Amino acid sequence: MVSSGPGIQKQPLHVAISQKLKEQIDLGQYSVGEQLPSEFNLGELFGVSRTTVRRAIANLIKQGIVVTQQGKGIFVSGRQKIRFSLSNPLMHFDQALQQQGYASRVKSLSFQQINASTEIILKLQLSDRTSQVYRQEKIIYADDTPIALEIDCFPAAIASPLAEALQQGFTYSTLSDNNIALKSAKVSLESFPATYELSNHLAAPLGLPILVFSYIVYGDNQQPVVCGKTLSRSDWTQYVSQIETSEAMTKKGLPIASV
Amino acid sequence: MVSSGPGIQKQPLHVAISQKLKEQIDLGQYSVGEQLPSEFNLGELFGVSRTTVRRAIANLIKQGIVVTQQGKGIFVSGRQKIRFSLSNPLMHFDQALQQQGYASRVKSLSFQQINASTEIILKLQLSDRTSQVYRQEKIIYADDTPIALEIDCFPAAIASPLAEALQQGFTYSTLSDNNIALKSAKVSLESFPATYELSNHLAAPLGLPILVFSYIVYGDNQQPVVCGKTLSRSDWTQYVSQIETSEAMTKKGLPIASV
DNA sequence: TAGTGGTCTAGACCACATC
DNA sequence: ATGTGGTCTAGACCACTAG
Repeated sequence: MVSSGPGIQKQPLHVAISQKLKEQIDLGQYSVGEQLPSEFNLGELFGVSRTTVRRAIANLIKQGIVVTQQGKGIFVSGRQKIRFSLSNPLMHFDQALQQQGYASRVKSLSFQQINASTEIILKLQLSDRTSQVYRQEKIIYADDTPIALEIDCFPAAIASPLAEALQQGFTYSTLSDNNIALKSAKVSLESFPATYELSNHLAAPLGLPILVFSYIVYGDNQQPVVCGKTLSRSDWTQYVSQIETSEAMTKKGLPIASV
Repeated sequence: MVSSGPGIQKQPLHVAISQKLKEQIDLGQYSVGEQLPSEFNLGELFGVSRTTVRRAIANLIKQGIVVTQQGKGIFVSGRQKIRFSLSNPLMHFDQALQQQGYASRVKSLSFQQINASTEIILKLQLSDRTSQVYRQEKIIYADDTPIALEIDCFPAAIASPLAEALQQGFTYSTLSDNNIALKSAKVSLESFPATYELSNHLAAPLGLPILVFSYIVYGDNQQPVVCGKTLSRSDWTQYVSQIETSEAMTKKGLPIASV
């Protein structure tokens, strides 16, 4: 049997079991890659039902501590987060992955010309007459593991001549390599739980926190060249930045724009 | 009874029910603040067990679409995210909240002098002899709703004379107001599912995606004045930034430091 | 075929809110 | 006292993996 222990604040059984298992893993009683007892056996070990064991395991999965494989078992997952920079230079995912020792590649899910929504028209500053844009969805891999889904929209003038390259490579690098300047960007970072569809794309559990990096990137003359977002597994990714404050601004504050 | 529908990819029942409920809410069949049928009644409506209804509701809760209150019911939750800027000026939470129409305040959970861990010594660049630091935990409220937990560590020389003010006000504003310059910062953003303890502090469901804003802030002469992190509810908060790329840097890339 | 995780059910008991 | 959500149980059936 398992209890929440003396002096500890009252907490659900499945939380106590999560912590117990986490401790055992941290102490090395189960090492990286090793298989844990089956859900049924864990239930016997802790004296709880399989349902409760499953809730405990779900907690650990969402923390990235273990992974499950249907038909095989539960395994300890050792992993470090991949860091992406928000400072200069603008987010080159492939560079960041390479620097940190991962093989990187993309798989294009779709690439097609569509009618721009009003939101896209606004973001890309399109005139109404040229409201055709290219929309792309692709998966970003690090060492054969899908870590992010990227969704981009390009003005037709940008994407049309680069259709081939954009489907095979990373967005920013492809644009840079084809002499399209990336001067500035408005970006935002937020998080939401993985939907069912996204959890399939990223081989992630439903509800896993997903980091959303949204951006509008501007080229010469403040002209938007791409807008979109990168949805990445929060257990694999982290964004870092260096901030310099200018004296004048710190006093009065600035309006905060949306992206 | 409920089915996943024709032509739709096979998906669990509770996901289908989540979507069904979300559609009904989006269509206005349940408006903001309105109470949904009870779990038991929803089970009858959809022809599924209460357990399955609960999983469906859990999905909606983590998306911030509904909130539950024990003993009362399930309610539709309309809400917009609060935006915080990563650009200049350095993240003044209180300014951002005020600008966006929220009443802001903090509640100090703890404020005490402790021995710095090696990690803190490194981050605050302390000499071994002066390894005493002040550690503070406080909750940040927007309109009486707890939206973030902030954990800070200060060098003793900084925090000692400001003990009172730091416990009552926002960190950055308190430092600024007391003539401590904030020149630059190394920051990172990541996300993880709410632990049980954190879910209590923030009145959030277990596993809700939490945004983690970590920082080391430097004053004059690159001297660290505070390090810590702000753990905020992802359904309430969003970070935005403006990036300017310098031509020289975009070509070669820069090493990516951790924080 | 046997063992594993994935989904779902029916029902119990509890804590909390309301009348 | 009643109705609500929160937790837990015992057991069923399925899909996947492996020998």
